[in-house]
Amino acid sequence: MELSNWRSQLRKGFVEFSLLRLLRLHERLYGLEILERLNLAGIEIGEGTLYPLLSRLVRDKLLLTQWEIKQASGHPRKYYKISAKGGETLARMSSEWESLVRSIKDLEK
Amino acid sequence: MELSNWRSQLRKGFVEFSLLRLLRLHERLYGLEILERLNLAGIEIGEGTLYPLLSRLVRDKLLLTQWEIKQASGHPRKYYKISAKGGETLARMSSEWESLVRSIKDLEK
DNA sequence: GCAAGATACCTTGTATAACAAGGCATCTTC
DNA sequence: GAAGATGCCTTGTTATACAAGGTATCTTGC
Repeated sequence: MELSNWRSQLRKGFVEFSLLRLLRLHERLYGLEILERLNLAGIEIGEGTLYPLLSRLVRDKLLLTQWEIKQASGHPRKYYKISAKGGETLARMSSEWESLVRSIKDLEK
Repeated sequence: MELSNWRSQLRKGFVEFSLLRLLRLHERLYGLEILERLNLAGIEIGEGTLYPLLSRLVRDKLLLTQWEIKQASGHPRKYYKISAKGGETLARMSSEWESLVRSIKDLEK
């Protein structure tokens, strides 16, 4: 379906926004945990989308990371946390987002 | 500002969606008229964004066109109109859009 | 102790839309 | 007939979503 391409385009930027919002709501989360929570909210992305995004956000200092090598059980995990700068960016994104949602309604005028 | 890049990404797909919605609300519109109406709704795009988008939508048969060579006054205009296929696509896009808006709220659960 | 599977993170390559900048054609005004 | 307004279009760049595939660590069963 052609719509799948449009869908993928629509999600550019949106996925980043969602991720920041999610991390604002939690003290810290690790990769696959983030994936699961986004999927639960209906934002179905894969690891190939998530990890490059996380890396970029860390590079841009919107997120902070922390390795947890010695798990009680299981593979080591890399935890992510939103930074102060990330919080500010998120606030600006939120207002842009609200603006888009409003625009869709304003078309009808 | 770094946000401007994010903003441009966020708008991918969104601009297309807005344009189809706008054309569903009007019998027919020409290029610069579309531009003006989108801008009024707060969707600020330029011609370099609009015309390639219009061409693509025509190519994909979501829009129909009609040249109006002999204006009462002024430059000839190319009018755009949403097709039946465009209407169906828009309906599916609308439900995807609602889903995204809902997802943002569902993150808080 | 070691093979199989689960968990977790990461990289590479591709496709595509938004955008800036610039160009061209037609019509009006003076 | 020059200047400006109106209108449409093209080219080149950049950045992100995504699929597919890869690597490392830990647990379980035998």
